[in-house]
Amino acid sequence: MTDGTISAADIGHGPLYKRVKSLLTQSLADGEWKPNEAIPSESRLAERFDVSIGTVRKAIDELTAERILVRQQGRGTFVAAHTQNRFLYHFYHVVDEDGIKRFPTPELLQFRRTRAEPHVATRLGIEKGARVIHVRNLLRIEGAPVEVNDIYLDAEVFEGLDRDTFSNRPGTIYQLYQERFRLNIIRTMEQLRAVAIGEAEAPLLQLEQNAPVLQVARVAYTYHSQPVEYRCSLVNTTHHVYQSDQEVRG
Amino acid sequence: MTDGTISAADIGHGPLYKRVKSLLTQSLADGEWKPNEAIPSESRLAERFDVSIGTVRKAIDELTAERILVRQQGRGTFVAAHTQNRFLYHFYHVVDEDGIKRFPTPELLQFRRTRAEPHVATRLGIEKGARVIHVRNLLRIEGAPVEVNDIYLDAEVFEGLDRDTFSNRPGTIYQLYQERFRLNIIRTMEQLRAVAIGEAEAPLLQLEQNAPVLQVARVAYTYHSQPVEYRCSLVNTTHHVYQSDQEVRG
DNA sequence: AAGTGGTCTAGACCACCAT
DNA sequence: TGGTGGTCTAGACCACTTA
Repeated sequence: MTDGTISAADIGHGPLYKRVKSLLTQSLADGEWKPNEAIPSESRLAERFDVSIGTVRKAIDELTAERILVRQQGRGTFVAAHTQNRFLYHFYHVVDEDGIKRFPTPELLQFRRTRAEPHVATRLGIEKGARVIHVRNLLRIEGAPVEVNDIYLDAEVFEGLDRDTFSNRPGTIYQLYQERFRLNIIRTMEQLRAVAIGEAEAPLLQLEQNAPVLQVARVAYTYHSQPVEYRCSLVNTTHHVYQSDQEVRG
Repeated sequence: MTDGTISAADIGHGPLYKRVKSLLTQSLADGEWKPNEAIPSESRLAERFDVSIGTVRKAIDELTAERILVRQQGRGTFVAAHTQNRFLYHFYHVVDEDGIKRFPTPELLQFRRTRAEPHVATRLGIEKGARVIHVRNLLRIEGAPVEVNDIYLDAEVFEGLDRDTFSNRPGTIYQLYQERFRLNIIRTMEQLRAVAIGEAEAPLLQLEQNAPVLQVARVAYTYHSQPVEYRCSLVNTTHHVYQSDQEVRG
């Protein structure tokens, strides 16, 4: 290294393309390129990291497979942004009985600041009793209420978030996280069980008390598997189902 | 083409590697290479299809991403076979409250031949009233009954399958499909809802009648998205959850 | 026309496994 | 030691977008 460039070969270990990938991920986490922006072209990145273009391509291949980047032939490679369609496709699994996925309309029921109970703290990776924001939403599909969700956010991370921002937003919640707080959700983990609905929630979903509903506990992660949101939902599966596909590609 | 080789360039359209991929998939579907067998080396396949080794690699890359093939450095590339671990990892989503996945022990409750009801026929892509095999199993985890499942199979496809074969098998059900019927399950689609358990099933899961249980309706597919099995399960989620991960790679 | 990603090739070398 | 997959390179050409 006699010139001023940073070579990917100089740092870390393992395959070169993995090192390039982690340099790219780091730049993304640092906000060097923002959602919907193009990253530099493959040839520029090859120069910057002092590797061949094929090696850059292999790193980008993996990042696109993880849906962190999106390629567009002739235009460039872009940082994946949360759109309604992306949300629907990757993070929303409720479909109606015909198998059709429709975009739900949210209604803000509650916005408050509180302290993290143990199960919330565990999932968010914060201290028990730490300040959190709790939001409750009702989701309707074609007018019918199908889901209540309770969202928990680390108040330190989401400093300044208020009720108005939440209720008057144009797109999805993950778009809000991205645009206001630079937190790009790239992965979720969900745990499902069947429970009897309580008296507080039953009327919201127009169900009898103790009716069976699907409980979905979701943790959403950003880069480096850092938890960002914990969400616990109750879904009325009388006329809707939760759909899960395994290995669809090809 | 003056010699006797078959060139991938001679048939179909689109990228070469996609054509190579579909030639490979066809050979797999035809049973040219059986589960656990090695397919020819990349250089041999390159000769056979008259393409460069890089093009073969790209085709195999996609097939390994879909978990249809498995590479082993220094040994070769193998047709993915169903093993207990693969089943656990890709097709079984029930974990206990600590998040630990344990292998369930099946007990055969019923094995009978019947006619396909409409919802079964639809999912299996066969005629209503066609002959089907219906199997009911009880799954226990560490002794506790957690899941009842009703499996429906096209009797024409599973010609000769009998109760004994089903109950005295060593591995998973998908291993049985693979070894006896050459049907390799490579993809599943599941639909989940919460339902009240009926009086017939409640005692099996040691629950009160009308207790909420998770209903999982799964269709399992082989190559070319051909449906092979329809399975409807009821899961006691009192001490277990259904876990779903999105985008884990990297 | 210039720039981007997409495909395909050919060859080198490495890491790993069997013998 | 020879064969396998794994990585990396360099270059050619194609398809698509933008100006």
